[in-house]
This record gives sequence, structure tokens and C-alpha cells, in this order.
Amino acid sequence: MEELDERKVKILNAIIQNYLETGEPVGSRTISKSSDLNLSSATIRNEMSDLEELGYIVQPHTSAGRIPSDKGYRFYVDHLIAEKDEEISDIKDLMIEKTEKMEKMLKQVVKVLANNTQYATMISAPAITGTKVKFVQLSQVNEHQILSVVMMSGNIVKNKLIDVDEPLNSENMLKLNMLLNTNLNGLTVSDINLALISRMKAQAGEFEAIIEQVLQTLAETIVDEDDTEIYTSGATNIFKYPELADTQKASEFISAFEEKEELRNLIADIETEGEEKGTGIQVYIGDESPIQTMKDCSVVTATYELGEGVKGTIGIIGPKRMDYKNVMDNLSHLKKQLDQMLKNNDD
Amino acid sequence: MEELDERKVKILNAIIQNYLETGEPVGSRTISKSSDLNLSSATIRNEMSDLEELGYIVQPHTSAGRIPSDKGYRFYVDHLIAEKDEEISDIKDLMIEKTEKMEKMLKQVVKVLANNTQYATMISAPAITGTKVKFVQLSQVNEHQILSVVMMSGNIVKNKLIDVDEPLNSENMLKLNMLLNTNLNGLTVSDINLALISRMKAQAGEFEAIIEQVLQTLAETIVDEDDTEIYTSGATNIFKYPELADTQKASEFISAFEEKEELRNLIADIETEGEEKGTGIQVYIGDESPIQTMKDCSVVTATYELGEGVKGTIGIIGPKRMDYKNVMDNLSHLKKQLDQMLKNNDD
DNA sequence: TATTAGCACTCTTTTTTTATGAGTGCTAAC
DNA sequence: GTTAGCACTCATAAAAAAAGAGTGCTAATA
Repeated sequence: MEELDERKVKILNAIIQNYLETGEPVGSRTISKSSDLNLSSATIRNEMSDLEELGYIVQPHTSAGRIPSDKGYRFYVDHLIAEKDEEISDIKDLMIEKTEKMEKMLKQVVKVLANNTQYATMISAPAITGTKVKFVQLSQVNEHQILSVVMMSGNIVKNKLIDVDEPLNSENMLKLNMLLNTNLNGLTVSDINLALISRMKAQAGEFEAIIEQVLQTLAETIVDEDDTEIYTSGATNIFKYPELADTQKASEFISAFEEKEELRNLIADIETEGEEKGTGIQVYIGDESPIQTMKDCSVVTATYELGEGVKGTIGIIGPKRMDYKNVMDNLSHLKKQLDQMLKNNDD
Repeated sequence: MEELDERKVKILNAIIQNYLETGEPVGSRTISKSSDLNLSSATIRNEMSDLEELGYIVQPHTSAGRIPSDKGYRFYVDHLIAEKDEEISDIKDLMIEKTEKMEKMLKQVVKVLANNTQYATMISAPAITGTKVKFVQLSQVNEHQILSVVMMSGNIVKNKLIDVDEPLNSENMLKLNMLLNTNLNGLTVSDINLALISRMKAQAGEFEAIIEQVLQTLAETIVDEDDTEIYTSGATNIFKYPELADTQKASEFISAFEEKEELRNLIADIETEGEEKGTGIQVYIGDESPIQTMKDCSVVTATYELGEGVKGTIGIIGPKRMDYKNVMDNLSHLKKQLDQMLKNNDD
């Protein structure tokens, strides 16, 4: 970073700051007047010319002011935000009502977050992979159906109806339940291997078929959960930012939010990436984002934990000129809240 | 309807037909050329003037062609569509994979429907109110938690964790389960009155508190389900219809779809209304719709049944000039499929 | 009496032209 | 190294002009 002397940094910061607020290309005269270094617009012009050559800012067209490039934003996020850190950021407390329903809670979180930031938001339900079986129970519902209830760590409960030819008597049912619980308790899905399966089947004797179905249900549950549930909110906030609001682009963007397929990819990608300064927060600026549809946006994400390695992801998507400071503060605050809340919840 | 002679009807039909296709105001010359009654544009003009006076068509501005008014559309839907009924409508079969997960199935349905019609679609999960308790089971998960599983008709399963101070022995657990099942089986939630509750508590003796919690859970479940789950798809299809595509309106529209609050109101409203010609399908044209946000749209809905009076609603929302025939055919087809599929599913 | 050709008029939409103004780059002076 | 000054560029806004679609009305026609 030796290429930028202090004055250039100040000017760059001023440009970005100004652009974040107005969304308009900023000219030399504006900087000359606003910033504390008393320089004429001509001088600023020279410096800006340099900054452009170095790739930190761009000119939308010949006779316009400058706007930050992706590289410029990146510099801002990496070096300039910290400087303002002493400012007390007054995040309204997120007011998450503690409801026992995870789903409801998550829906509420994205909504509040979208409202707070005025960007589009998403949150993924914690992935089930890696959670452990806590409890299994089969019960006879009627002549031909058995209900299997599986509870995983994190108190995630899954139900499945199993069809049977004839009812089990209660003694056998008890046996099966014992068998399932003793064998599966504490295991993650990947722990359930072929050896275990055949052992269990052997133990089950004539009820082998039922065991098979329960295990299959378990497997399906996981596969099911492979398309992790994702909750979104505020997709239409995009219309608030003219640079993203043209019909074509906005339509694609909102569709992506509706389909959620791409968001899923995004989340998958996140796990492989690094984070900003150990805050648990990641920032993707423009092209850095893995999602094609969001090349003109910035994406800020955080992961929250539900204990035992079960993770979910929160994301905020907005224009490149988003208020990074505010967004990052909001996220890390929320992350803390969630981590804590969920840790308490789990036993 | 004596006010319209045969020729006027033909002309009105031609105008609407043409407008449905093009979305442009249609002029006298177009009709003169396209329709089979050989009349000069001047004659058509006179007739159109009459039709306008009668309120079936409107002129967007002085020197433009005519477009159908709400009254015109209404006439079209009520009288003109039937005439084309002999046409074989080639609805692609909806290819709903039978999955045991209601949720997945519904998501798939709206998606396919949106794709088929190119309009915005929604479907509400069948409301739980009115369903009967089929099966209740409490199980000890660990020292301090009991899992209550309630299965309602339609195979809807609800789980809830109940905290207890100390574990129940298995004998007591068995008793409680018996108590719950014998008392609640086959009842709808509204059947569970105070008399029953106190009787059950009396029978439960020292475990009164647990009964209380189970019942409360049941009540909560219902209340929860009061904000019925609604799945949507294709909201961005709205951009395909220029008359709805302006940023401001589209944004509101899509927001309404995202929030789902208004859709919920819509569904609530539907139950009070009549339907078209005994098809189980309802059409709201423009102002007829109960939702403010959709004054410029038409809404076509159908209800499907899950047996035992449990109903859900499917809706298609598009421009007033939507292809009513196609939409209605699609809906009634889908309705049949769903009715059948779900009836099979439920015991 | 019902239909039609003809034409003036209206109003939107499109295209063209003409400002306006913000901002730059460069030169020459300080 | 900094700055005033000025010509030049380019997007945007405003105004003007042209084109077209469609109507309503009148007068002629079958």
C-alpha cells in the first residue's frame, strides 16, 4: 500500500464518503470545499488523476466526477472504516422476541434487519448436517401407519409417516425404540455407516424393513435439508438505489431472491472464504461476489452458530455504495445476539 | 343484458380479444379488418361509441383506440369465455411429484403454475382450524424435557418441547398418553372446551400441569397457524406487463407478495364470496379485488380441499388483460389434481 | 334507414434541435 | 508544488418539430 501517501488517502476517503451519501459522481470542486486539507480544485484534480491511474476510482464518462472502483471500495473497507471505529454506532436493539419456533424467529430477524438497513437481507436456517441424533421415537398411529419422530441437537424435530402392512404390538414397538435409541443416540448422520446399519437390521429381526425406513428417512431428512431453508426480506429495497433500479436488473435480482437457488450457492461459497479482521464478517464487493446476478452489488455476510458446529448464515445485499460501517456493525451485533440466544436454547 | 345486440357483442368480443393479445388500445380500423362481420371502420366507430356509452369500453385519451373497462372484462368472463369452451385447452400436465412433504409439494405447485401462466401465483397451506386430532404422544427426551407430538387429520404433525422439573416414570407417561388420546381423539380444536379441560386435569392428578401445557401447545399451534403459511412464485412476472411495470407500482406489488400480509387478507375475503358458474373458481377484476395494491390487476382464485372441510386457496394474479380462459382452465385442472391427490393421502 | 367515404382535428409518441451545466485537462502564472 | 483560467467534452434537460393513429362529424350512397 506504499503507493498511497497520506494526502491521497484523505482524498480517496473523502470521495468515497461523499459518494456513499449522494450516489452521484463527485467532482474535484466538491472535495476542495468539503475536506479539511485546504487545496484548490486544480490540485485535487491532479491527485484524482493519479488515483484513477492507480485504479481506486473511475470516471463514468469523460466529463463527470469520479466514483470509487471495486478496488477503491475494498481499500475503504479494509483500511478506512477502522479509523471511524471510535464513533458510537447507535444500533437500535433488534428486539427479537424469543419464540420457541426457530422459523418464526428467523423470519423476524431478516425483516427487522431489512428495515434497519434498508437493504435486501437473507438468513439461512442452521444446516442440519453435523448435528447429532438426540432422540428417536416410533409410535403406532393406526393400523397401517407408524409415526417416526427424530430429534436432533439444536432441538430440530423431524417427523415421517411410515406405512406398514400390519400393526406392531407394543412389546415389539418398545424393542424397536430401544434399539434405535441405543444405536443412534449421539451420532451424526455421517456416523451412520453400512456396518452399523447391517448390525441394526440384524438386531431388528423381522422388523428389518422398518429400521430400513427409519434410517432412510433420516438420510432423506438430511438430503432434504440440503436445500437449506432460506428466509429473505426487503428485496424491493433495491428500488431505492437508482443504479440498481432498472427494470431488467431489478427483476433478475428479485427473482434470484425469490428462487433462492443462487443464495444457496452463495452460502455454500462463503464457507470456503476468509473473513474481515476476525470479526466473523465477510464482505464481497461487486465482482468478488460469487453470484453473477449481484455483480453490481456488495454482499456482507456473517455466520452464527447454534453450538456443536451447526451454522447458519446471515447476509445483507445492497448497492456497492452501501453503508458498510453500519451494515457490518449491525451484523456483528446481531451475530452476537443470535449466538447467545441459540446457545441458551440448546439444552 | 338486453342492451347488447348480437353485433355489439361480437365487436366487444373482438376488441377484448385483440386487447388481450396486444395490450394496446384497439381502433375501429383493426376491428373492421379482423372481424368476420364485414363492416367499415366508420360503422364500427359508431358501435364503439355506443359501447363506450354503455360502459363496456373506455378511451385512454381522446384520439386513442378503446380498451375494455372492468365492466367489459366482467362481461367477457361471464358470457364470452364459455363460447370458446369447445376448444381443447392443452394444459401441460402439471407434473407434480408426489412428495410426502406438503410444504415441498405446495412450493412446487406455485412454481409450475407461475411458469405455465407467466403470472404471479400463490397458494395457501390448508388451514389447520377444523382439522381433528388424530394422535397425541408425549415422550421423555431427557431429564427435564418432554416432547409432545400432535398429529392432526391431513397428517399435519406439530411438535413442542415441554420443560418439566423432574422426569415422569414410564408408567405415568403411559397413563398420560392414554388420557390424552382417549379424551382428544377425533376432536377439533373448537371442541376442546373448558368442561373437557377441567375433566382432563382432574383425571391427570399431579400431572395437571403437563396436561395444561399440552393443551396450551395445541391452542398455540392453532393460533400460530392463524397466519397461514403462504407460498408464492413469479412475482417478478409482473414486469412482463408494461401497464404494471412502473417502478413504484411494481415495487409495492412485489412487496405485498413478499410480506404476504395482504395475500392473507385476500384469502380470508375469498371465503365470503361467490364463485363463477359452479366451477369453484372466483375472478376478481380490478376494483373488485379486496386488495388495494392490486386495483390494476385481476385475481383468479380456486380453493382445494384436503377432506374434512380443511381448505387451501390457490391464486393467480396478473394484469386485467390476463388470459382468463387459460388461467381458469389451469386452475380448475390443478384444483382437481390437488383434491384427488390429497384425498388419497389422508388415510 | 343503415352504411360508408372523406376530412379536419386531437392527442400521443418519436425525433430533432437547442440549451444548460457540471467537470475535466491543460497551460501559464505564482 | 499550487493555483487561476479557459477551452473542450459529454450527459441531461428543455423546447420544438414531425409523424401517426384514431376519432367524430358530415355528406353521399344503397
